[in-house]
Amino acid sequence: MPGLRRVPAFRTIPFLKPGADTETVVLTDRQREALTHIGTRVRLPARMLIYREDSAAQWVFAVTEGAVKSYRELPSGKRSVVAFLFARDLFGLASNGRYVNSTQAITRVTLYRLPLDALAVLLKHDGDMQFKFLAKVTHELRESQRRAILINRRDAAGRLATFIAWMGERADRAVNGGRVVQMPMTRSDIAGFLGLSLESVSRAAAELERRHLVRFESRHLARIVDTAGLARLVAAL
Amino acid sequence: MPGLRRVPAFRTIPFLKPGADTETVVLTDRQREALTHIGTRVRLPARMLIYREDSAAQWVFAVTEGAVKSYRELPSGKRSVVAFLFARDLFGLASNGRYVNSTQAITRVTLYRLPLDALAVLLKHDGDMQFKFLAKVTHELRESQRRAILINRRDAAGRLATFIAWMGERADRAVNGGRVVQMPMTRSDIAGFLGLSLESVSRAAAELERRHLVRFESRHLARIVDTAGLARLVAAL
DNA sequence: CGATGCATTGATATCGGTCAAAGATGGTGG
DNA sequence: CCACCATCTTTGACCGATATCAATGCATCG
Repeated sequence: MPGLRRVPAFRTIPFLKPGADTETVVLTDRQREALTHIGTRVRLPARMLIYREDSAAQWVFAVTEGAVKSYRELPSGKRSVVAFLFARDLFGLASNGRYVNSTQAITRVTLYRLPLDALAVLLKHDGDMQFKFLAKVTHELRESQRRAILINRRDAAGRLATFIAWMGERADRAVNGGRVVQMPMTRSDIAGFLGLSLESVSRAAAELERRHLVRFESRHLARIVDTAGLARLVAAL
Repeated sequence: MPGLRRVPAFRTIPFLKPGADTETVVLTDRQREALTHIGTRVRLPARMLIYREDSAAQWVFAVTEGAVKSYRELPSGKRSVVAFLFARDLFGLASNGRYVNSTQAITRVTLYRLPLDALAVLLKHDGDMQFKFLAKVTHELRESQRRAILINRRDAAGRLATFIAWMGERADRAVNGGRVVQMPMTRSDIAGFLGLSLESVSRAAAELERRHLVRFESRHLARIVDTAGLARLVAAL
């Protein structure tokens, strides 16, 4: 059954915690199979809008490959980025049947799309799987809180350092022990995520390079030069 | 069975949404009864520490009466307030068996204390109640995201205005249609919640008074003078 | 090889943090 | 009942960090 492995496990987001708190939520084969039956694989090109804030929430998505951003448009026209989503992340948070945020593909992505109603039935039926969903959402709540704390009280360089460290943790460790960090999103996206202006992000990046903590080999590829130094900056709340 | 009504319903937190999104999660009588059996009522005086960050998580709490703050101590010695909790709110978020935040009673409080293990058993057994917990946590995740957005990009007065509006929504509407807002926490707590210094909170309060949007009748009691004007300021992201 | 979006760099103004001191408030004990 | 004390709050002065405005530089894709 080659299709089964296409249903991703739901990994919770490690954030500033190397390994210890990875808490991968792994589904049983039966559960994967059940999800395979109700879901569909979808491939989308970069920049594709996946759904818009306030539109009717029909599906929940799981990222198989690529990167997605979840954001809100503010009245001022600015975009506040709520989350970046990568392989194994779930998204499609809704309230009263409407999506809370808009989501857009950053790179070309492969998603697994689950009809909300069928999923609800499945969860009612399978208490164990529901418990895994609960664990997943609970973990994201923790992360959201933690992020809120970290973002607020920091200088720009500290925020960016934290962000890069976070991206480094998420990245495939395969490559160079996590010292090479892919950053598919734009500076503007990062700014929206960190609550800074894009100019500040740019300046912060320059500062991290000047201090020999990180090297930006290209727009979307950073290399962590001084792991300890970066960790120190991140820890210095 | 007089004891039954002492188990609170789990109300999700309305935030900037007057009524529409109240989404009160109501338990059935059977479910209340089940919770009554495993839980204990606890009364605590103001300022009592309920549990400390990183301590072993044994219980989940539901607020019956009073106000609680959930916060984290930062290495710098500052306190970042993650949430204020009032009647019908749940708290006790844990990770790997340890509490994520510290919590402290702001006023004298009455809590309902549920042993985590017994609760887990109950949830596995009662898929419907588990679903209600899932809904609750999901809602809090939304709120946390929304807060993160609002906090980041705002001037001090705008943040405080948003906070007051939020407190006004939570408050018992009984009193004066929500125009009188109880704020049991200190300025310092508010500062920690909004990511400002306590001086800035004080100045922001003065500004809101100067603009005739709010009157502070005492430290812990605000009256919304110009509802429309305040709403405008809140909406002006 | 433009052209368009994205990124960097610079100059300036503003807002909030910090330090400092004085002013309120509420609780306690004499 | 009042005086005192600890804690919380307000107000002021100053400084620094970041947003904003503006211009230039750099790629990526027709």
